[in-house]
Amino acid sequence: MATRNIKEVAQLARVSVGTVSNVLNRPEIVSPATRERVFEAIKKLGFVRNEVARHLRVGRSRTVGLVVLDVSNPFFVDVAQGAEAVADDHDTMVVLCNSAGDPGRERRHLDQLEQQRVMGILITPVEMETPWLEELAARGTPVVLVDSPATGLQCSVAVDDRLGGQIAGAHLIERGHRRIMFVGGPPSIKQVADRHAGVTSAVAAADGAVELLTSTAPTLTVAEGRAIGERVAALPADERPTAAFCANDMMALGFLQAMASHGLRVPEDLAIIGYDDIDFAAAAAVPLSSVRQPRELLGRTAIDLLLEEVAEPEQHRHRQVIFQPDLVIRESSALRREG
Amino acid sequence: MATRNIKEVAQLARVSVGTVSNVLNRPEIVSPATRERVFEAIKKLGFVRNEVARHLRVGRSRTVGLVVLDVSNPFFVDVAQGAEAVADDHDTMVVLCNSAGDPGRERRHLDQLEQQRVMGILITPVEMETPWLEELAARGTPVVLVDSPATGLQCSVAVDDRLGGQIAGAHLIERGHRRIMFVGGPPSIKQVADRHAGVTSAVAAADGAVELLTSTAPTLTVAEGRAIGERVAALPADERPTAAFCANDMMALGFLQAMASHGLRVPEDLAIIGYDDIDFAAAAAVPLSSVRQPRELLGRTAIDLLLEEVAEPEQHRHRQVIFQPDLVIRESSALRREG
DNA sequence: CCGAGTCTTTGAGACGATTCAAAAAAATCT
DNA sequence: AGATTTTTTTGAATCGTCTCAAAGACTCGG
Repeated sequence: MATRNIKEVAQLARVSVGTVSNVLNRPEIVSPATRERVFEAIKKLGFVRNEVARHLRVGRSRTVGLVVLDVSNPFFVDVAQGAEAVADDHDTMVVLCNSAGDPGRERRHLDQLEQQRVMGILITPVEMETPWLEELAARGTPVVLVDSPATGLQCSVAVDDRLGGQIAGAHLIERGHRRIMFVGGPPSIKQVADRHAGVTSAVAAADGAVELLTSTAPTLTVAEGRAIGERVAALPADERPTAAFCANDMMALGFLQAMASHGLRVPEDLAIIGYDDIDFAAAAAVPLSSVRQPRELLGRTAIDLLLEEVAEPEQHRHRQVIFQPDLVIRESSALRREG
Repeated sequence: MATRNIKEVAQLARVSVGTVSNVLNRPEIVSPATRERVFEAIKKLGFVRNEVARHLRVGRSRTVGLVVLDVSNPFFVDVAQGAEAVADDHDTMVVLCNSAGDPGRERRHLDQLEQQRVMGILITPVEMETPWLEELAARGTPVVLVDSPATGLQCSVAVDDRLGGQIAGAHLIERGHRRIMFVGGPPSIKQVADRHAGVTSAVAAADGAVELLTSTAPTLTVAEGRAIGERVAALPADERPTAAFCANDMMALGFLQAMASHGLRVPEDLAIIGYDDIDFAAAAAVPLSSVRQPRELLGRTAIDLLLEEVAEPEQHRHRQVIFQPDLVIRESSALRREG
């Protein structure tokens, strides 16, 4: 009810508001006696500094926004935790926003964050073209793209998704698969497009010996993975692919569930490989092979870049950091008989 | 770089700042011609309203804080999504904070949120005693406890964890288990204590026929579940429990992994039942039985209570909403031979 | 063309903290 | 004690927006 302000504290401590502010921000320049008196007044009144007013005056906030594609995907949670760990050491707060793959939601979150004058924004954009983000950056809110390479106008951290797709494809081909399916999402999402391009190139390298099917879903969720899996399971065995490369682990888990519920064995009837290597991949019905990304590191690096830009806006040069994915082989893509 | 303010807009549109403010907040009272002129100026300058200043003046923010025990537990993510869905309809932002079970982190998040003068706070407290929260509420920030019943001084939403524990225990006993282990976390966490109390009462109802072992871990994570699982798997078969009731699904998944890696079959050698029924439970190596909670509904209801309190602070009566859990039986606790 | 109503627009305070030049007080030196 | 330096404290201006009483600009009937 009664929120006290600095003035009331000053009154009670019989000092000026300037002094109270000093006690709060630079206690060492205030004489011990006065300082003590002010602290007492603060405690007695239950005064809590109004960060909003402070921010208005000082001009910069200690909050960064992190807008992700899907909070229910543990991959993004891990990225967020990486970012938060670094933010913690810098007395900074990370607010996590979920665009849920919807450009409208993404836009609304960005507007809100800009209105709040956050220190900066980390974002996994829904779409490849990001004119809004560039305008936003031009207006003064630093932006770092996460898991998505930038055009050069901003910083970015990403993992080489093309390489990831290639690794996954090469692995399946090496295991003897000749009919592979890419279980993907909307090609408008850069990650999906790149992973697809990667597996395509692996298939091309096999010189026509391997066939690649492609399915797309509107979202990269467990439910969509399951739906596609159901359709695949319903195919006659000779039309069915022998391996599926899923655009992420969520889809792979759904796909796997569909196999199980149709009595198809993994990897014998159909091998599966996912992407991200979320913790749940290892705990799946059949432990899931996956292309691993350095999840926490992505988050840490993203916020490092942001903090760097905020600290020295002048001489900051935008950078594109790219990490390499690697392959984690588990049971879902274990060895298959040749031919 | 150049952040424009309302004054610059006013200048360019040749109106007073008051008029610009009116265009922003009550466009209908401004004449169409002027309104148009102002909109043009806004667009031309790329003006973005400073929510910080607005908030300072207006006094209330459109942000609520949600402090959860563990963001990497999908249970809390689902709760958050429920809350966010409602918030969205009220032009309100939810900021998700992770206490990670650490009272210090929790405290720091609360301080930060209070300093930001958020509209209110939804929280799953780390500890049962919540004097801070009561002080916080007394100072004017409404608090709703989530998944934890309140003392009456604030609103709360919760699920009857004692009943949940009882259901789980009764189920295992009915399946013929006579040596059951509770794989728990710190008893200082109310949910853990209640679930334990529940299973204890179920065992008591079996009149001495059933033995209950209890293990505790510092956190409710997959890793801890696995660690306890390792220890259990190492026991000689006749000392080993025949069933484990885990305090949440994360632990259950870890426990299950430990069984698998030691070659113990689930449910034949050891049955497992988890708690929360997160989506990954169904996709586990052995689909996991679990006590289901209405996750999104918890979040929705919590923020509903908060919005209600904010809307009419005077006549608001604190309420304690309690939901019932239910049992989802899957393979991990499937039928076991009698005796 | 006047006066009484409507509509619009204006602009001077808030809101709560920070800053910083300047005043006041205390300490140090002749 | 008086002058000089150092340490503390003061308080007015500022950040960007909203509010609201009051002024100004119209409209319309008589």
